[in-house]
Amino acid sequence: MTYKDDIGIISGRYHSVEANAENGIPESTVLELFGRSKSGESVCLLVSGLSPSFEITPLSAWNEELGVSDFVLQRIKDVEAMKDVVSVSGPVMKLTDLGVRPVWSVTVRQPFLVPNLRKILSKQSWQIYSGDIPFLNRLFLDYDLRMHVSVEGTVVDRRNDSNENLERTHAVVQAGGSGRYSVDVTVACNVSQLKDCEPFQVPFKVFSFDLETSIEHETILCAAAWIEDMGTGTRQSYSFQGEEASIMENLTLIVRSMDPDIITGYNIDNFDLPRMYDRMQAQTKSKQWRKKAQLFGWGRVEQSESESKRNRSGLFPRRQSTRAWNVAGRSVVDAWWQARMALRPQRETLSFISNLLFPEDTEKHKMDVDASKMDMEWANRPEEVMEYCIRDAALPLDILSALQVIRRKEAVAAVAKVTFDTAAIGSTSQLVDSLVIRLADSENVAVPLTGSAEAKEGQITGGYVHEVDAGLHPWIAVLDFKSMYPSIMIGQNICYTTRIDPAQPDQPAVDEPVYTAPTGARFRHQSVRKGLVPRLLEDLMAQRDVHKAALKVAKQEGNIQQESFHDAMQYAVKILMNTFYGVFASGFYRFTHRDLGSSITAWARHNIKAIIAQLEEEGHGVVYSDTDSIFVRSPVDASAPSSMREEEILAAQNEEADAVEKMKEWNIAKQSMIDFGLEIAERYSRDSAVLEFEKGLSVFFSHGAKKRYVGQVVWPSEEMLIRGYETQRTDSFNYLTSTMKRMFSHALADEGNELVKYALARVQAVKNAEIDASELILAKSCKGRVSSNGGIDFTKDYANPDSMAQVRVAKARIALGLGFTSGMKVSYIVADASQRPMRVEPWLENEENGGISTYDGQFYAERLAAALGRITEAFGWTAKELVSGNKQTTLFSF
DNA sequence: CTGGTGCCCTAC
DNA sequence: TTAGGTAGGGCACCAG
Repeated sequence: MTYKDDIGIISGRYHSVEANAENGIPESTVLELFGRSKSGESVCLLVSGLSPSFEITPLSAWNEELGVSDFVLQRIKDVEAMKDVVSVSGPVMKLTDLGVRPVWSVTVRQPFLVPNLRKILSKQSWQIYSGDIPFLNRLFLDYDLRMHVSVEGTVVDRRNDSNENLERTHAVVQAGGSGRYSVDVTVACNVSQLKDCEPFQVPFKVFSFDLETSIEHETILCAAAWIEDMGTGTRQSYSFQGEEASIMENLTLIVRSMDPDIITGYNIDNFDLPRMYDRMQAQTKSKQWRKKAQLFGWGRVEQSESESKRNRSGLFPRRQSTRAWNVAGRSVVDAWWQARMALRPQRETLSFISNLLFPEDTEKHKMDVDASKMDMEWANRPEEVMEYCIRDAALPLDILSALQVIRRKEAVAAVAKVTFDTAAIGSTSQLVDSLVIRLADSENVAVPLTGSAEAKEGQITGGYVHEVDAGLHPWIAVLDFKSMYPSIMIGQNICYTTRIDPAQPDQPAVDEPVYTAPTGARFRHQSVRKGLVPRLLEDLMAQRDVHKAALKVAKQEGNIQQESFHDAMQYAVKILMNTFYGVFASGFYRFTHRDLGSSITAWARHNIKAIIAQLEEEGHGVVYSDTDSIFVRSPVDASAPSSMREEEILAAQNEEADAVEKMKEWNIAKQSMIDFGLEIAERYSRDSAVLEFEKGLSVFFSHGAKKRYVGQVVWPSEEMLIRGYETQRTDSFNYLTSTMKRMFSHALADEGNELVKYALARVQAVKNAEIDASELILAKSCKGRVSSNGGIDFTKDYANPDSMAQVRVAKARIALGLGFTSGMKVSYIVADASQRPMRVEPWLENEENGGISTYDGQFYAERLAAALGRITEAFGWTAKELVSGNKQTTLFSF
């Protein structure tokens, strides 16, 4: 029976099929792609017809005139005769780091043999290319596929087919599968039957779960799970209690029968999944794979012994790296990690995040069970605990939905042309690899191994940051280079393939145009050789424009689904474009050279400094600049007002003559700033370096430190813009940030007296301990590694762990039996800063007043004053004076 | 009290 | 073993 549909690929792996002389089956490698079809079925595609290979070139000197020597040809024959090598083809002339050279392609029996062959051949003076690309990726690269594919194939197996005489099992094995897959339909096809298809929103199924565990015995007390169908928008809940083994078996039954594509939960990476794994081990002996499979066999594969032994993409979820989990056919997306990345919350508990995202929905984050006393709670009121567990299993679905996590990952996968799983948990270099290698292959550019580039010595110089003039500055136009680093890469044709290596014989002709970076590094002109990366970036820029245009249309038509689709796509393109520079400036990427990163930043500094100099020469003061932005004083009449006090705005509305006049002048000044900003942007834009008038500020304030400023934006929208200051920091405390925010309002309205008065009052209040402790919670992230005895080792991450407040707090939390995972934020209150190190108490979310008895008012007053003092100093008050409450009368006061 | 170091978090 | 970058402010700690 033929099968035809469009499919969203979640992840994949390969299966090595041994030759079978009796059945006439030759040795082959079959790819297993797991995903969900447009019609909603879960699918496993068995793709045949692709063989593993890599490329080689002799390291010896190459002379184009002499061609390939007999000696080299003999050596190629020797390679062909090697065990595990199937064939050698070529040569093809490819651009390598040694210039253009003949490159042979070596086809091998199985992908897992490549690393060893690679090692042997490089010892025999062969240079290796394309030798470290995961076999699955070859499919996507060679056939220009991405997450969304159209397939035509043959149905091999369906979930509900009877398998009485193992005929379905045999059919799957015959098609190159490793056993009956736990999916709706298994389809066999040849690579040629896969086609790229337009991205569509896959009707994913998402599984979210939560465990409640005994602190005393580490056992699982109960569990809850939800399955969401993104196609229909429906959800279903499940809950289990009783024997630990039965809870785990039931969860596994849900996973296998409901067959989700994505597994989520809150902090499952560091808690629920490791706990399930540990409990599986505790419940079974090492050989009992059947029982293990019943407990935690979540992979989309057969519950067989060989699947249970796989280390990657197998039956059991496993930690692939320090962060990511991996299981056959599904993708693990932790809602905690996603929320943390997207929201940068001050605290990271589920209730805090829920409060942040769903403030109106108090039901969602009511704290009714004390998780730190779970054994007691479970004994006394299991029903409430169960209810709490069910709710906590549902919230991750709400979080992923509110943050649009899944659709955004899907868009990244579509743009970077990778699987969903790679977009969700892969590194940024994998995204860039996907696009660059594709183009390199089609342009006959050899793909070097990761780590083959010379190590980068020290750091490269980064962006230029202009000194800030302290104080208030009226009418500032903010100009910004549009996608500065990508534009430079395009404009100067910067690429691994265009760099002119002074050590290589292939030098440009005397009259050949080249780009010379301020560092002296040279790059070919695009008329001679257009770089791969500049071409990719141009293509991405064009793609973004397409999606932005479509987004606009969808908005006008009120098509919400199209709107969110194109928004996710244009955002994904933006993210990807900005990723390029970072990867190329890193020390270990396969297509990098230290000259690439340093040339980009050198040009950036050169460009921005040139514009600053020209503006200053024209008499326009540049107040600040950071990397790609310029804050320039507009030529507005010095007497024009820059701020309107609230009462003046009211008065103007009441048509009081003076106020109306002032408002008129203010509006004239604003218009003149806008005209100025637009004019400067136009005049300083070049082909590839587009300067945009981004914002107009009526007032700009800084106390004189780089990367810290405030502005009153009046164009294109009205808002207060704050950068760098404590209000932006998640390791500050609420009382400080709210105070500072209000002070900024006063500062921008030129209300110096009110500002100082307010600062004084707030400092005095905390000094007198009149402030609620919940306003004074400090939070910092804390690292640490789980050591073999199960404890946390802080010494690997900290030179002197106990001198760090967050470590002391983490230790106190652990002692209380509260969860701790590396990288999490811990909250605390300073109880006594007079001792060294200061005494801190953990803030306990579910206890009355955080479980805090007292706080050090003097400490908070001083720390608040230190931060506020930097602002008030511009208005004549120092931090010390804020704490003491009065200005020191000195000899010079009068 | 000062200056150096380690660390966190931010801007771009 | 594992993989985007640099610039910068500011706090706590600690030695001298």
